[in-house]
Amino acid sequence: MAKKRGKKFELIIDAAVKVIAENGYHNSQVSKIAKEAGVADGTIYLYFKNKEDILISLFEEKMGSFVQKISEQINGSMSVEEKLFVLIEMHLKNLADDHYMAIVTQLELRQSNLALRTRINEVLKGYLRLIDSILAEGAETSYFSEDIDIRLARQIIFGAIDEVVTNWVMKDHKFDLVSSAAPLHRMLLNGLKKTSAAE
Amino acid sequence: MAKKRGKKFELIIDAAVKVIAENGYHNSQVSKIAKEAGVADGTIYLYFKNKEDILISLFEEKMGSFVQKISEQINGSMSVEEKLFVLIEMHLKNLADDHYMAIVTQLELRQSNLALRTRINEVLKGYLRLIDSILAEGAETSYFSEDIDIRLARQIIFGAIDEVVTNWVMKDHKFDLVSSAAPLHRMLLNGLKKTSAAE
Amino acid sequence: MAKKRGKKFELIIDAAVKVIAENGYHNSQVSKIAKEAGVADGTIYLYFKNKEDILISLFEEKMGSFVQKISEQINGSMSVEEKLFVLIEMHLKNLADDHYMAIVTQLELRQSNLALRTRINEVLKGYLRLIDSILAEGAETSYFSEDIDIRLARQIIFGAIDEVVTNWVMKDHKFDLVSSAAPLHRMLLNGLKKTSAAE
Amino acid sequence: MAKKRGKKFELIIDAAVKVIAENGYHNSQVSKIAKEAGVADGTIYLYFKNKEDILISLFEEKMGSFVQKISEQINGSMSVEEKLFVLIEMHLKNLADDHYMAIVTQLELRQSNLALRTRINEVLKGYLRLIDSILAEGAETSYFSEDIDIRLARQIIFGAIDEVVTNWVMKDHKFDLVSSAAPLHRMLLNGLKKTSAAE
DNA sequence: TATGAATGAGCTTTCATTCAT
DNA sequence: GATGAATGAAAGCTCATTCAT
Repeated sequence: MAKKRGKKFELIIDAAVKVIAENGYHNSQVSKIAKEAGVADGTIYLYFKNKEDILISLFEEKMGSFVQKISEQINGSMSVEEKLFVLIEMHLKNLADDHYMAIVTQLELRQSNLALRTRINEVLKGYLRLIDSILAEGAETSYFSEDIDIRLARQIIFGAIDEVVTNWVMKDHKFDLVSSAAPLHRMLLNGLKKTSAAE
Repeated sequence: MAKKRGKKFELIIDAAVKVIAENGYHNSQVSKIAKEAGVADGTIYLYFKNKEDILISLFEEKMGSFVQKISEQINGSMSVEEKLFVLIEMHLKNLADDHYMAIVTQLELRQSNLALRTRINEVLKGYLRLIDSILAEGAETSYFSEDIDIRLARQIIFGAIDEVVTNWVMKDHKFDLVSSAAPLHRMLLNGLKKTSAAE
Repeated sequence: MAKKRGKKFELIIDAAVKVIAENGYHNSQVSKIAKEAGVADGTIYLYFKNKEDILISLFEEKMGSFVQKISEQINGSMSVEEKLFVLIEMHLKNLADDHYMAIVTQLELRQSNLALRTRINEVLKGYLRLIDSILAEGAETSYFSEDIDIRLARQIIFGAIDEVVTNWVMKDHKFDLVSSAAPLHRMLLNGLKKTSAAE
Repeated sequence: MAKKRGKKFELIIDAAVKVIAENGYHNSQVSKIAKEAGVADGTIYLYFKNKEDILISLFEEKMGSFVQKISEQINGSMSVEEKLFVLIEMHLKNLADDHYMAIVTQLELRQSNLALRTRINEVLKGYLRLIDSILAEGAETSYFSEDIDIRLARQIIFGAIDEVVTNWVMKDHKFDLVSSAAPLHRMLLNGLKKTSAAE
């Protein structure tokens, strides 16, 4: 079962994103997703093991291309500073471009149980490693201090970006998300404190 | 209804924290909470409007004292830098001291629907305003640059701390949470970048 | 228990009529009746065995005075025809004068279970016997044909009046109920058919 | 939903009549009806919107055929007198032939709330209009006096028949119901009073 | 007498999943 | 592969009644 990659596989994934974004996770019945996808309820189970598997697959599918897109944009010849900027900007841009997906990742996906969230974290790891690699390069090249705690720094970066996106979603996408990339980047790199030797 | 502040009110709140932390929100039936609290199922409804109201009340109750505790620790004569440190350390310490509550706030409370999350944010506002006031003081006293975006800075601070706590919870409280206060504080203030005029 | 005839006994009965008429039988909780009566929930059980007993008592109380009132109006010197008219008119008048009670007897009291309805019928018997006595007198005095089936005749009379009242209640007491007494009386006595020797 | 007219639809309706007649409306749980019908609880909800809808559908289903049967029996060439007799006799016969249904219509269906009873009245209208048409014909042909109050006359006829049936049901179907048709017919047409010019 | 906090049994409805066609 | 009718377990909430004060 779960013979992936049919045309219907994509159809169901996209239907799930739309239905969950519009109705909320707990009001997104399998039958509703099936109807939106234009397939029978039973058909869902030819492509997915169970309802939870739709969520996982959805996240894997979308997050996979997300990480790939960012990786492609980060050119080896860029400075660490530039790389971090591209990562932040792409992160914001990707979600700003897909309101449905933003709602799903920032709000609805977090309503799942611990088991599911553990699997989601598994998917996230690829992205977090990308951040780690930038941080490691910065440490090696002494752009960051050598004794930087990479795990903590990554949590700060990810937590900060994530919080900004969640606020944007909670505020109904009212403000322009991508324009936060620059100040976010600056504050993460230089901190909140005014530096004597100005930037 | 919701005749708050009985002895049973506290009893039920505490039982709910324990049951939800151990079983997850969606596997915490009202009857399970009632049993843990040592009251009848129906008694729950003398103190809470419905199941969701237990969650809200639980958060208001615990978060209220949380904000108060931190406020009390932040002495007017402290520097902005010190105030921020106290806030971060207290935030971490409060949750490190109550593993059950940490699980509930970082994981289970986020499984609620939009309506509930909106109310939770309402409760959070008190805490966010506390952060804002520190940031404003820093901007006024030129400890931070005057044109700092307070909203964004607050999101970075809160997002970073929150992410650190969530990681700690997801890792089963394996590492010492409070010891992250200092590096977290340093990085938020000074940023990731090595400063020429070393710290 | 059920130590009748306290001041509170009446208070509770009257509250029950009002609450049931306004909220419907199935939405008339004991606590609601208690509140309307201005007593504690538990007090109800000092005067009534259980909720059903309130209903029975209510009906006995009101129906008792109902039968008595009509009996008093029916003077021994009246003709059978006059007696029947008084009975019909009083029946209609009594209910027309107490909209709450009309709703309760015509609609809400019938929502009770078989056991309760059997007891209600017991109370009704006094009234039905009154009809029977008029019919018997009519048969004896040859005002009615001697072989009249009294049981059937009584059912027709009661059924007809009852249906008229129920229609009036269902139509929100829109038309004047008492003015139906005369045609009702005429049709019951003379039938629907036009008589050759006109009346 | 409410995808009527399946084989199961009939199955559930019939089970409901039996279960409600035997246990009373308020002791007829959906699960009990499902079990009697030999279907799963959930299946009920594929054919009926909710429990109340079973009652409505049950009445519409049975009452629909009831009105139709009587209409078919009433031949255009019959006299008004004959038509009324057929109506009364069929009314009694239909219920005498189905004790379960008689219990449900005379007792249990009346335990419903105002909203439900209003819908039941809607279904009843077809039957009441049939009575009205007979009365109107009688008035036109001067069989009845021209100034007869049709609404009132209809209430008398329906109320009388209904009361007779209810008494029969309350007395556990002890006596023969259909044999009441003739005297009922006679008394409704000629009234209770002995007519000088005998019939 | 009177109170009212506490009890806990009881029931409708939803919805993920299955499986005969 | 595709369907969708059928399943049945599961749980939040109400409310008549009790009883310690």
